[in-house]
Amino acid sequence: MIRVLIADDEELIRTAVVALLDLEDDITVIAQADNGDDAMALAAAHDPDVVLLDLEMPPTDGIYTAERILGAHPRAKAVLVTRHARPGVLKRALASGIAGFVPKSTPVSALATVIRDIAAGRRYVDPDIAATALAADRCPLTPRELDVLRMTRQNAPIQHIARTLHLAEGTVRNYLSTAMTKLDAPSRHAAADIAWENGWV
Amino acid sequence: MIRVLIADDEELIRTAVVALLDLEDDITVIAQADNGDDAMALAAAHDPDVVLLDLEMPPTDGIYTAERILGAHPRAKAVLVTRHARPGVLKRALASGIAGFVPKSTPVSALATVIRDIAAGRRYVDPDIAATALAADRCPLTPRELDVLRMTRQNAPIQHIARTLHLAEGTVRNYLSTAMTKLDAPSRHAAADIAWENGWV
DNA sequence: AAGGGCTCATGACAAAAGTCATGGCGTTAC
DNA sequence: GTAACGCCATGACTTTTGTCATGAGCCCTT
Repeated sequence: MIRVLIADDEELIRTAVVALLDLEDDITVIAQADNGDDAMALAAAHDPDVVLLDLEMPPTDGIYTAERILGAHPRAKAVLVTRHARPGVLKRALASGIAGFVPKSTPVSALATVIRDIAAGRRYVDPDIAATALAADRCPLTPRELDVLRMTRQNAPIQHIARTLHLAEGTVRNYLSTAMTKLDAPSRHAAADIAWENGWV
Repeated sequence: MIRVLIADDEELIRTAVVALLDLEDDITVIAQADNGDDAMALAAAHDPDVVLLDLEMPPTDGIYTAERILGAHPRAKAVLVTRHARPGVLKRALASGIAGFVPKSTPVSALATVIRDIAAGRRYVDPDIAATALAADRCPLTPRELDVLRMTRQNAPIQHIARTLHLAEGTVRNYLSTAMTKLDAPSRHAAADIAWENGWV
């Protein structure tokens, strides 16, 4: 029997998936959570074979949660479920030792199959996501450029970014400018959006 | 028997909900779609009692789809399912004759109950969403201010906004400025975000 | 009919964002 | 060992954004 832990902040999807997975003879959902912190605690308490995590989950995201759980329970396998498949995120996820990566556009029936594969020690990455990730150019931005884009996404004015990163305002403007050029974006906000789409920030 | 049509672009959630609703004795899912256009066509073909629509659905949103379906099938009832409950959206939805409004944080079991209520001619609005909507101040922005904020959300530069709306650039800046003041936002992007959060754009 | 209040619209001015040329510093390549 | 390269950092300059004062037109109230 494959013992599964599910964490997803949307009740509707989580309860539905739990109910359907429980119908499978060889899969049992032993615990569920609606946030990453509870998921970690429940993993410690129940020692699941497979943890199914939503990538977009407040307050800590799915990759971070997975890293923590896998660190404490090396025997467990992690599967990430995501709405938007951002290429860069897949790389970060696989680097963290995550065994499976599926989009929410997967039917539940396929999900059960994936869970069985993962439990058997195999890995599974949705073909579409894999293709996108491979086709995607790797990040052309420097660490500093990523820093300023990350803050730009929260609508921070340049003055604030400069103070936080201990830089001159001109320097911040310069990083934004080079990032905008590299990404062919007409404004820093557009550049930040592009970087996010690609999973670079 | 309550005949239900479901439209949601996320396979995972849609197939799961379909499977679970079908387990109910008095509910049957007669058709499903992953976009608004197909949903309209299927509604015409199957004449459902209740249509369950995701609010966030490309290319046309759930409210628009619901309006079209209700226009063609006045006997049908519509239920909107949403991830983020933006107050203003609820008002628009109810004005369009939508009978139910539930967040994705609803368990599937509750969803079946809501569908029965709706089919019986009652209305249902999630209490949390209703409370937020009632507490929310009504939109302080003028139509023109909404126009420029809407375009700002797509990262359009002021020049482009001005040309599209046939206004002088100074006028556009002025609308943005008043909107920023009203919403107490430090930049037009922040203002646009606030307006979106509230469902005003 | 007059006045108050609102939205729409504009241009002049101030502030922020974006561009450019430049130089230091550490790695790698020859 | 030094030349070439990429990243970090800056200040001076240009362009875009945001603010302010102002006025025309409309609808409602008085």
